[in-house]
Amino acid sequence: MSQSSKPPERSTPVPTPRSVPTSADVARLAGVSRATVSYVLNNAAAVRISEPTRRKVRQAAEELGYVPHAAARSLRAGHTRIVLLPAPEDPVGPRHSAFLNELQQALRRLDYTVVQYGSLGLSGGAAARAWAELRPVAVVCLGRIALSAHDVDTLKRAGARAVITMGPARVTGAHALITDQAEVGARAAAHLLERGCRRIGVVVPAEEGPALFAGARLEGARAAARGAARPAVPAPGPPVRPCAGGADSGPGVVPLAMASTEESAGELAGRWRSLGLDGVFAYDDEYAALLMRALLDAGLRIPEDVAVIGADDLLLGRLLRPRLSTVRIEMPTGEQLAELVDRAVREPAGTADRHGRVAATAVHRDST
Amino acid sequence: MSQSSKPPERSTPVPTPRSVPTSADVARLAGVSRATVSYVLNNAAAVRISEPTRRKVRQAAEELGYVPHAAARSLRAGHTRIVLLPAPEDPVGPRHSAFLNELQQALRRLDYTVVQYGSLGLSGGAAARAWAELRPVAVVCLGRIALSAHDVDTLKRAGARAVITMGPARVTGAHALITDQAEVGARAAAHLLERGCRRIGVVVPAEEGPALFAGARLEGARAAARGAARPAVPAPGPPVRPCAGGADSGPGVVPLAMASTEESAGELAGRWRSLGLDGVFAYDDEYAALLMRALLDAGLRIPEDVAVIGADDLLLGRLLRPRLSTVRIEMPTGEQLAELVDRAVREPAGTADRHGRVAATAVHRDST
DNA sequence: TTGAAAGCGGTACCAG
DNA sequence: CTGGTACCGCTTTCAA
Repeated sequence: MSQSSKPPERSTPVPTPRSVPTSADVARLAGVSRATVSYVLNNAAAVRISEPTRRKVRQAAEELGYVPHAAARSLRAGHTRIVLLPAPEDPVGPRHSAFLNELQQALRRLDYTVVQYGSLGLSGGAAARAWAELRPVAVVCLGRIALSAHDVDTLKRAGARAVITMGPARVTGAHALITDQAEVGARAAAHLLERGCRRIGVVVPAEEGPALFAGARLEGARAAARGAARPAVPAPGPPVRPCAGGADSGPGVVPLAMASTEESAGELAGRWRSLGLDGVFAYDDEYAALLMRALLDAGLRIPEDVAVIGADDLLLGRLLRPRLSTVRIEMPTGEQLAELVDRAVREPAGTADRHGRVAATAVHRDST
Repeated sequence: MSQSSKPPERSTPVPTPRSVPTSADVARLAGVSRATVSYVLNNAAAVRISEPTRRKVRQAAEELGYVPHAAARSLRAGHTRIVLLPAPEDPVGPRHSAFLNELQQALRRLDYTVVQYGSLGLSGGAAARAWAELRPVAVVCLGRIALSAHDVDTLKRAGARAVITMGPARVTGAHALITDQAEVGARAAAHLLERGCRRIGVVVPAEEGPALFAGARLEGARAAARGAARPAVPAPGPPVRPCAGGADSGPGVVPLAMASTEESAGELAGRWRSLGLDGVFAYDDEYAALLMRALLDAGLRIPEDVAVIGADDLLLGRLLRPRLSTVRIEMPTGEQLAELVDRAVREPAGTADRHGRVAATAVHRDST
């Protein structure tokens, strides 16, 4: 069925075992039962098999190129060791990708099967159902996909013993690692304010990918600016009019749309002087690099005329001149997260609905 | 077997459906047989089910949060729609990661289940066996993992109808997309030679990750330099002594070890004048950026004193001043590759052992 | 229109 | 020490 253009009658002793070999084939070739094959190949401790038999079985398996069928095995076992890692959707930075690799290695050492399952263009619900079909023992949801409490429930009902999210918000039923994007914005704004800026621009990417983070980062910056206006008081009295642009009292924050292209950056830089800004938080280091380049080309001095800060501490930032200030997110190491997963799997009750917070800190270089 | 510490006698109608619901549970709740459930949930065309029954089944499934068990399904079906995509191991560039996403999307549209299966620290053989356990219908092997002919055979025996590799070499039995890293080196060297360089350095990353490509890129540069020495003649007469460094005849190529850090780049730049080089191919844009930065800081002029070229055409290169010349690899689009996969799956005989070649071209900017 | 039952590949009990 | 066998959850004939 799969070989079509073949000499029809070649009496080949070995090289034509079409269709995938099963443990029954191995058993037949070795002259034993399927049970024995299973025992031998899994080094079953509870049963003792004679050395000659083992040898026969091993050799038969080798000869047939036998590989066990993961689906059958896990069906029988009633559970898998699959840790599902929804694959990142948009270009992630090198830091993030190094982190993913660490995590994978660490999970593998703990004998989990790491499966990155792409779910681009699926809504949370559809994604959760698709994931649940694989019956993963744990799901680590890093990316943009926002899981609802119901989605978490779907996964748990399908046997997932741990659901861990890493994102801006808590999710009911899951263990949330909160990467507070608002704090990133707040740190950036605070840093600019400390260095004397009064009117701050915040770049909001035009691309859809970064959108989720962008809103939170902007809000964080706004909150920091408001906080600086009325220092340290947790907003008593009438609620502040929710950020009309901030041209009135205290330091102002103005959002700036920009795409991740030289053209867009150039356009923004072209009308910079009319904006009257003395500092800018450029969403991340890549946008910051683009914008800084364009501002320099437009004849502005950095940081004298305008201070620029990015985020995510990419290598890029250190290669530019002036060196780019940034906000670094203190991600847990892959090992730490792997250990968390393992603990959650062993003791699901202990970790559900808990949450931790990952810190962000401003790194001062030359651009601010 | 899976619930142990439970109150033994709580007569709960709905809210305690511990252990994952199966199609039998749905059937029971809906008051029909498992067969009917299967028909309804799969919209079986060959059989007509009454509308009331469909409704009952759907509702029961919904109520229980039923999700079919992928393993059981594919076990029964005898095949999967899994396309295995060995996950990249080391930080890949944004271009590469955008390509991966495209590929995933396109495959999903063709109704494949994309699974990235990390295999860090596994040898080719072990990796192939691990992959084979999942019985993928196709394997697309992009990364560093070198598959042997035997590994390909293992996968095919396990039912893979297509194995596609993308790397520096052909692999017997697989459809190879040859990204000729040697050509990248050759293009870079040729570009430098055209622009008048006579003694060319080639950066060889100290890191383990890029090692596989680095060797080929270096060799390509050497070949180009040799070609320039004896123009266009395909080496008649006695075989040339295989590259002793090339201080004697024609343009020379000297390998330069360097790590991906500012320190290492600085160290290399520090002893630059003693090397007597007038051009350098810096492995890729990132290394090139580091080195160029260090060279500028050491007081050298680019491109007057030394021409610098990178590879992979990262955004980074356009943000630096001078703008970085580079070698761009013309990757197929994700859509194209997905289509290739699909074709190979439908018609395995047609594509095995074929191969294509992806091109590389030098992009001239300001640094050369 | 629906139900009963076989069987996909492996594992693990129990009997010999 | 080894073989027979009953499942795991799902699809798909074949009968009713």
